[in-house]
Amino acid sequence: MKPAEHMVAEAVAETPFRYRIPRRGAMRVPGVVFATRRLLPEASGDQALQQVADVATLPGIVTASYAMPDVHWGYGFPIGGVAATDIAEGGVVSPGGVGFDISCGVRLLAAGCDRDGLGRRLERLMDGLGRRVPRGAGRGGVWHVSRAELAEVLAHGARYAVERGHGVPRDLERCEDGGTLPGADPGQVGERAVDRGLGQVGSLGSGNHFLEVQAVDVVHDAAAARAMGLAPGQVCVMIHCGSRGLGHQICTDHVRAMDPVMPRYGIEVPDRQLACAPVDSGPGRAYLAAMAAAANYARANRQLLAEAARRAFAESVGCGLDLVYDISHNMAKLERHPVGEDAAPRLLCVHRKGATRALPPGHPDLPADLSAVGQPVLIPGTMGTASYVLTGVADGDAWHSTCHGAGRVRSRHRAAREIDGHRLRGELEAHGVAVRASSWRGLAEEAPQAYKDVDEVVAAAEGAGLCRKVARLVPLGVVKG
DNA sequence: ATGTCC
Repeated sequence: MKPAEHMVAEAVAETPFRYRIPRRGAMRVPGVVFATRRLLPEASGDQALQQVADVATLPGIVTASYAMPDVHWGYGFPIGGVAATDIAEGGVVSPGGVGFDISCGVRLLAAGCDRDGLGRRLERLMDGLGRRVPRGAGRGGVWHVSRAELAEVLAHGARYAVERGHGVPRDLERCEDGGTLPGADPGQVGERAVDRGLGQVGSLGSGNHFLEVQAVDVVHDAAAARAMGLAPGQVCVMIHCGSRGLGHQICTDHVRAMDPVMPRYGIEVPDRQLACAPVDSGPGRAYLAAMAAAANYARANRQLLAEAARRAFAESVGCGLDLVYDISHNMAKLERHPVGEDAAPRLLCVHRKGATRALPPGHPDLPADLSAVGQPVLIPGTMGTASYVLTGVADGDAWHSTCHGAGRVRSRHRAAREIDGHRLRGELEAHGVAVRASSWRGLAEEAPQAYKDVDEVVAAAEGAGLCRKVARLVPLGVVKG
């Protein structure tokens, strides 16, 4: 198979919310980008569309290489990319299709108070959260585990954290996969990854990760919001973080393992960052077992941070926090879906990188009390702007996936050069958003000006028929990594 | 995203 390096990817409008990159060269399927003209990456400055085309060359890919409205350039795969491969047809798994921050995701908790009831206690609450939430690059976590305990975290995720008293059993009903992604093998996690993971359980990290105190600003779907436990004006906590240095090291290790053995499986890719192996192969199975372990680590991480937030709320506000949902947006999952004209579902490896699973109403994996409304889809906005709760729809495209956030449009470097962190903090505080940051540069890198407009991204995702809006949330205070 | 280069 000839690499696709000479192609220039061009997107052709099919509808106002759907663009097509026609199949050519080594592409096995077309590219499909769900976006408006305005949200489409510029072919000149951003390689994201070429990356959508490159992903379409992967062995076993079915139907299309998809991109969500927040798509932008990433490592190998675009961020905002969705690709499914047919395992029985030699379909591959690619670490670049998951990303370095394996199982980066979002957890939303609903507080037993509303924004008016919070009032002047917000500053005291933010101080408590600022003390209790470890954050910043390289920083340690709230739960220091032994090697034996870490192996349990890797195997059982949030379920193990709850068994050890860090949370309540109901939390697990509101986690993707009940808090434990099956198939994790701590034995496939390298020593270095283990060393990095030991001290970071219960820590935010840096970049666009945050813990925000938010309030429900608009309810778009009253019945769905009610079923999720959300009401107008209600205070919420949103936690956005991932698998820290452990997931990063696992990605690095498995890309290195796959890169030299691709010829053994007859695989040629147009970009080395698309290193991959058949799901049904030694390196493929090893990666998926390690990836699942990192996914469990990320869930336990968010579980511990939720407990830290509960203590801060109990202390400063005197109210509880109920888990609404916990969902990842950087994962590869084995799922059964009908493909093309065939009615019989096929077992697929669905890569979602900067894309969120969006199960429709009635799906068997949903908890009983959410079955009628569908899976909560949690969309973290850019710092200081809105976030969203969405839900899956019955005829959802792209293997029931939607967007994951705003999507970066200005590089970290450029944002840090052009924006002053001190001044940005002043602007946020002037808009009524309390800020507890870890570094001025980090704050500047995550300025709203560096991202697409999350309202526009969500409107495009809904317009494209990928999801429905349930509620819009606005920040009252942000604890920033 | 990331002990922002082993």
